[in-house]
Amino acid sequence: METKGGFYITQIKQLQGRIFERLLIENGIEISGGQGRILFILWKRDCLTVSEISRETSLAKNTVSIIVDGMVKKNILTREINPVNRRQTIISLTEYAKSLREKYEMVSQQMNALFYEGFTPDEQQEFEGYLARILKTLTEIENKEKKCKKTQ
Amino acid sequence: METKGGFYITQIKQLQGRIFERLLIENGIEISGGQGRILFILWKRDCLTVSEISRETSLAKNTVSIIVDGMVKKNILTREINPVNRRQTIISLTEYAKSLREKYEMVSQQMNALFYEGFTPDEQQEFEGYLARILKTLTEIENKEKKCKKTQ
DNA sequence: TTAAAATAGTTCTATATAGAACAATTTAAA
DNA sequence: TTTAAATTGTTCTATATAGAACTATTTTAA
Repeated sequence: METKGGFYITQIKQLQGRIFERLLIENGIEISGGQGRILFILWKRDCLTVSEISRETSLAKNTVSIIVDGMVKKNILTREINPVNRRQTIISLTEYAKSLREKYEMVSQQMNALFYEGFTPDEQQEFEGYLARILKTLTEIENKEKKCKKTQ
Repeated sequence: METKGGFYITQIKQLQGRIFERLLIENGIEISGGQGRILFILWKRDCLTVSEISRETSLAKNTVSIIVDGMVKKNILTREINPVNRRQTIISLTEYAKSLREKYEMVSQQMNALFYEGFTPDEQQEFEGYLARILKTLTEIENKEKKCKKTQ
């Protein structure tokens, strides 16, 4: 069977990212895609380590580190060493970041409406169920690979 | 309703990309994700313009231009001006690129198997149907935006 | 209790990605 | 036919992204 799920996913990610960023700018929010993903996680639960953010966003650890850099410079996040475990860096939201949340979520909803145009709620739910399954599979594969690497 | 299709898509794209690249390297194929997407299109139909590749991959035109640059340097593609319409650049596969196809597609199949682990053929088909619908919607949105911009 | 292993982050390097501005060419309109 | 508009690519700049190698800590084991 000729399938192209991966190709579709990449294309959708591309388009979606560009459209969402324009929508954000139109609404006066200067937050890029990568930054938005980190905020999305931190708005749910503040004060996470770099590794936790990496896990939740599926971004590589060093990528998170770099994006956080930029966000600290823009006064969106703060960085501090965890005194209890000094290997860890705790990333927290600034007041400014907290103030962005409501507006950002409104734009997210707009984006969502575009994304799921023509979908019934049931279809949406089913589709997201599939996505969640794939995400789980791929996450497990990557974790397994990491373990193998260590054993070598 | 709280949905997060876009977030899932981005995460899956990330993971999938990393896993696929490792798989390619393990199989001795030195082709990156972005390069693979352009090859995927050109293997189906050779000798396309930059704009056509941009349309088929959903990559921005300038992104295609840059990635093609790298691939020309690596003797994967050739670039030549279309004598009939000298604004256009025709991108073609080299013999080397053609020789990579079979192996690349084998790895793609492996990746596919991982991606769809636990999916029945019907589920796969349904899922890809959803993806195709979303891709269509987003493509239309972006094209509309481009038109609006011109009118301004 | 000290040496080895594991964990957490960062830096370095390279590619991917896109917006804005631009140059070259072709097409449409006056 | 000559000028304005549209099309096609590229360059410039900035951010996103990840692998590899590294430093600093903490944990484990001998």
